[in-house]
Amino acid sequence: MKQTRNTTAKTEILKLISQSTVALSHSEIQNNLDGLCDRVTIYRVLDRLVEEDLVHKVVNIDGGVKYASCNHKEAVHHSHNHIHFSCEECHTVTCLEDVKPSFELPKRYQVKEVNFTVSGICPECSS
Amino acid sequence: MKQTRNTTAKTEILKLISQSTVALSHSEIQNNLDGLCDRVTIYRVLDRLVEEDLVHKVVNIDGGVKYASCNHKEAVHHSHNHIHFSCEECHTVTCLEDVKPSFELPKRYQVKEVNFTVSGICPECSS
DNA sequence: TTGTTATTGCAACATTGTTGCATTTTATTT
DNA sequence: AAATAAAATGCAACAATGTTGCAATAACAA
Repeated sequence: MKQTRNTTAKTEILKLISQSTVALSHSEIQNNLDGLCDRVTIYRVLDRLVEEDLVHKVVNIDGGVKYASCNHKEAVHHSHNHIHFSCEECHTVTCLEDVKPSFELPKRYQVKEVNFTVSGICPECSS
Repeated sequence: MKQTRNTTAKTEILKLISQSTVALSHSEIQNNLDGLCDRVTIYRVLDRLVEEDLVHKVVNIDGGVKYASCNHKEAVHHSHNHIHFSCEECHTVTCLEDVKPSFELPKRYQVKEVNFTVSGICPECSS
């Protein structure tokens, strides 16, 4: 496997994502970093973080891509089989790690990844 | 409510999507139409078809947006609460209308839409 | 400290989606 | 059948998002 190195860009981006309660988009990350590194670098760092399983990629119903930290609850290789909630009001995407959907596919389908996004109004916005 | 009219563009696009066994992207539709209408028109027709509930929008794990026909099994207003399978080999997206996922959100969340995409290897490609 | 190579920055490009506006087309009304 | 209102289209221009090649830089193992 290819070596990977720790750089300020990677560290800062991972910190940002980890400290956020909601999933962040590329542009949100870029704004937060305030010129620390190039736009392209952010794309590449995000790819690496996903590759290394430190972060997961969430695709919104409108097609927007966001990134959220992985809370490794499972021991070795955690599954990303959980729900993301996307608020139509404030446009935040939240990981609901504890809600596990159940479903049953015809067995000829080999499942490798799961992406379950529910959209509507989040608790913050519905009050 | 705003009136809606039948045009060749709309008819052809809906026919394309209906006759396809897999979900189609904007560019795939554009290629198939072979210059029948403008790129922008396709976007607008697709929006209308989704609006009118004749077609549904599927967002892939890689962020790509595709469109699939709605098979109105339910009487009045069918739910789009079903699974889409995205094959990593042939990049086709298939609607598995019959597979209904079950899940339970904290009740403060108001659900309006659901998008459940599973990716892996489809039966065609795994043989 | 040095050498290898992963990582970055920059520039250029590709893809996807949106908006404004003048023109055309649909379908209703006269 | 002609007139009409507004829905739909085409075009041009723009915005956002993502990708690639390549030379320069930085991380880290020896």
